Amino acid sequence: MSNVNITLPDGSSKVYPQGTTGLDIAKSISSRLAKEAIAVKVGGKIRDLNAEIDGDAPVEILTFDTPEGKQVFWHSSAHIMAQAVTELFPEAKLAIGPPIEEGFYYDFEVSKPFSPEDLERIERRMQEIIDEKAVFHREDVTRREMLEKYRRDGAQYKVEMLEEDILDERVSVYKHSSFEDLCRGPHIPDTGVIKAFKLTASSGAYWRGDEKRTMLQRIYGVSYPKRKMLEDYLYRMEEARKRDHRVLGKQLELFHITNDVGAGLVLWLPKGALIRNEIENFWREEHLANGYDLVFSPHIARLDLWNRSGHTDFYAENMYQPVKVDEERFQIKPMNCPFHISMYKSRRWSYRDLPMRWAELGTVYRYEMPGVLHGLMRVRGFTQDDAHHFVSPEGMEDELVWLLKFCLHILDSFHFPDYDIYLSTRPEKAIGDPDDWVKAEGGLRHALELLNLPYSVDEGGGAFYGPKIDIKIKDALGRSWQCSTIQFDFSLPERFDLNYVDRDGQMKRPYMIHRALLGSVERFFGVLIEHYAGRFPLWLAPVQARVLPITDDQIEYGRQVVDRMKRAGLRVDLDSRSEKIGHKIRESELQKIPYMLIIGARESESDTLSVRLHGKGDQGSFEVDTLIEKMRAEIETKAPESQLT
RNA sequence: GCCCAAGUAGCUCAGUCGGUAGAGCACAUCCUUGGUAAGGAUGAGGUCACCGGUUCAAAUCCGGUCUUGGGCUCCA
Repeated sequence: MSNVNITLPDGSSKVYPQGTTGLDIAKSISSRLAKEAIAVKVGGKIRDLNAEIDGDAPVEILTFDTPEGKQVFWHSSAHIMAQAVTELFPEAKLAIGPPIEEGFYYDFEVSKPFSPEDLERIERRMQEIIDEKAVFHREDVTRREMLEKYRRDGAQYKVEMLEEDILDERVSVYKHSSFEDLCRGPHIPDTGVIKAFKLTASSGAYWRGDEKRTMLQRIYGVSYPKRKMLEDYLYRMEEARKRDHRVLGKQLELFHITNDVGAGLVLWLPKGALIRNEIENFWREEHLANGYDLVFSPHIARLDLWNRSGHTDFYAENMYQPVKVDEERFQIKPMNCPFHISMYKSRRWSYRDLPMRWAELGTVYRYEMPGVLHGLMRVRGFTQDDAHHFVSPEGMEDELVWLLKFCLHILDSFHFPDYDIYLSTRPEKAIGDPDDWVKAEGGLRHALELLNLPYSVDEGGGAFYGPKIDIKIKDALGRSWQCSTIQFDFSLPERFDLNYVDRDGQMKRPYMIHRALLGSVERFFGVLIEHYAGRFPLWLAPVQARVLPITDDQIEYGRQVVDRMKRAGLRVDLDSRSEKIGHKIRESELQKIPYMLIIGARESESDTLSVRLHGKGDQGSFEVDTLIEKMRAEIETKAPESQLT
């Protein structure tokens, strides 16, 4: 009888008898660990806690605190939900039920969508299954055997998975209570481990996300090993809702969307417009200081232009119908590139002129399906902070690296803690030689690697004219939105016959880069509102300070202060209503005004202000000029937070 | 586009069994002049999303349209 030699994450090793399981190991370490253990990682592979460990290996006991532990926990929860659903709705066909970032879902084919009352019934049944403390068992079977069984049962989705996705000879089935499901596993030891759960939503979801296939009904849920964790989750959701840009946009009067104007069309109210102007001013300064020229282009162009660019072939589903002007048809623009290309063709260029960088805050209109419109994040009319670089093939790589750095510099000015970078490759509908695509993808990859940026690959996510790098930022509810995009393009220069005169006097074809750094001003603003939770840094705050007189006697002094501060370039107003100071403070706090300047008899006599910072309270009194200087410095440095000490 | 839910005052929301609509906040006027998150009184404010149907009678029941919200590739 041989033993197995186990190495634990802390580096210590121990010898266990043959046939030992993850649970045995956990028990030998501490009873608490044994209680909290969900699964075990053996030599990098996640296994069931009761699986025998058959050789020497590094072993890690997984609890809910680990990402893998959470995934197992939620996956098992999905099985329990599926059991409840199949019992209550015997005709339901099972599709898939994976864990997700926070929680799990399961897709079912049912004759009628689930109602809120159905979810309550399912929850009650799930609780009973959990109370059973039913143990999960694994069984290994042949693929052929399962396929036959599922064919007999008419379990078409399982059949499809076994026919198309899971091609191993042997597959596994997990059973607990009266339920069994094809499953790779592993699973929690028993259903009793789940101490709190909630079904959070139900919705339609296409089988394999394909709108041409059957619509299934999906139920989402979350579950936890401690009741408190569920409470925390629900609290977090509530807090996230408070920083939702749609909620804050209304409260702070930043923007308005109304059906009187049209779905997906944004009205920028004065305060939102002010922030937008600050962002755009910053954007223009940075571009002019970094080798860009700024250009403007019209909103419509002859349809011929869009035929030549390929948009009418490859982008038709996002474009509005052309309008007729005299006998000519004109297309409202979904992109700015054909205009910048037409500008390029306005004269001849030399290699000495390259790289050329032309930027424009260009407003474009795209048809988006009604169901996907979302606040400022997905709209039908938006302004891209667009630019096109015209580059020689030799200069391409340096230009990409330079651009990527510039992009990160712009994003960093808004203090985003993190973002996700994607490299998107050739989509199904694309123009250009596939070999060029491969080369271009290599160029983008190289730039990312040179700058040591971690990224994921989005297969088939590129634009129709070239591959791209996207940077996505998450909103308050954890959904991720593409902001920056850097797109390689070798096709449009070809289509429009662009060229430049090279050193040797020969005509050469330039490459193009399309790029947007903020993405769209609308979406970026939405992300920014949520990022700052409406508490904009001073340089962006629409009202930077509000003067609050304690009695009407200080209104005259208040006017003088406002006037002085305005002349110093600050955005200040006066609350001259005959309300109590507490009331004025409350309203200023709710409006998230960074500086509240309180003036009573003491202040008006000594030319001072009593300063209260939003969210931070009373900061004591300051001379008016001193405060002006401090605020101006804070604006100049674009400080993320007000700090007076 | 598809599935589900919702749409009532500027905002947040009540509105029971079908009997012509209500609160709080905000707003206006007046009183109050108060030192760090809501002082008081009075007033004004509505095509109950829109169109159609059932009914003596519709915010309410039925149908349609529009809009909003959640979701629609994360191999078992």
